[in-house]
Amino acid sequence: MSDDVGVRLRALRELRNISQRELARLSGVTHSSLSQIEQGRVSPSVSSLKKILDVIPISIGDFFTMDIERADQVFYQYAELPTRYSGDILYRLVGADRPARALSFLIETYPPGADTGREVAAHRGEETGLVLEGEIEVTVGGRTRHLGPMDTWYFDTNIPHRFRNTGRTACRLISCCTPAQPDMHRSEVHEETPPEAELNSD
DNA sequence: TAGCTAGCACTGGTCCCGCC
DNA sequence: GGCGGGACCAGTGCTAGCTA
Repeated sequence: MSDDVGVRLRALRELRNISQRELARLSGVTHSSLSQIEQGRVSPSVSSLKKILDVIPISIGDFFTMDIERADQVFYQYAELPTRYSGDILYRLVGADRPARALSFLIETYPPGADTGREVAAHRGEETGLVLEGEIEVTVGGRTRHLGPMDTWYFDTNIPHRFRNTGRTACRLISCCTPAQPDMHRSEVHEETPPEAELNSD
């Protein structure tokens, strides 16, 4: 078990290109502890492990379930991207098998009328994106803009924001936000069967 | 319940090695 | 030689288990 924790921790740390001492400084755990954990000499306490994983950042659950062997996957075919639904909105996450990723890159599809809701939870970070097809109404803070193909946005995600398809056709867009969210970056995302609006425009 | 003991995580310091 | 990164070691503190 301790060996496994050490191997996983080292893999994550090297993935982030952080030295033991840097990770120790950021997490508040000593560098010797990190060294011993990575070598499997000790099994870290939950509190210590959490402090370390908070820096990476990754949840303890993801830490123990991540697939280290696949962590170096570079290319993803569209069809293999996992899908999630939040209401009517379809999300496909690139690099879902990389729990330690530094950002979330999503391909999103909004059927007509789809809406993230008035109160999209604001979180610290940045988001940018591009409309591929269709139109989307984007509200950031008090500003609202209708965006079409090849239009883009960029905002601090601690500002309340909302995406709404007020058009008659599905809108497909790509978005990228930091830091990476545990799953998706919009709220209430789930894997249930999609509402009829499943946009098989794929 | 209190005292003792062993085990373990954790810390601080230090050493070794490679690189510039 | 200085610096950074990783590993090692001795000591400390906490906790669980055992015994009276």
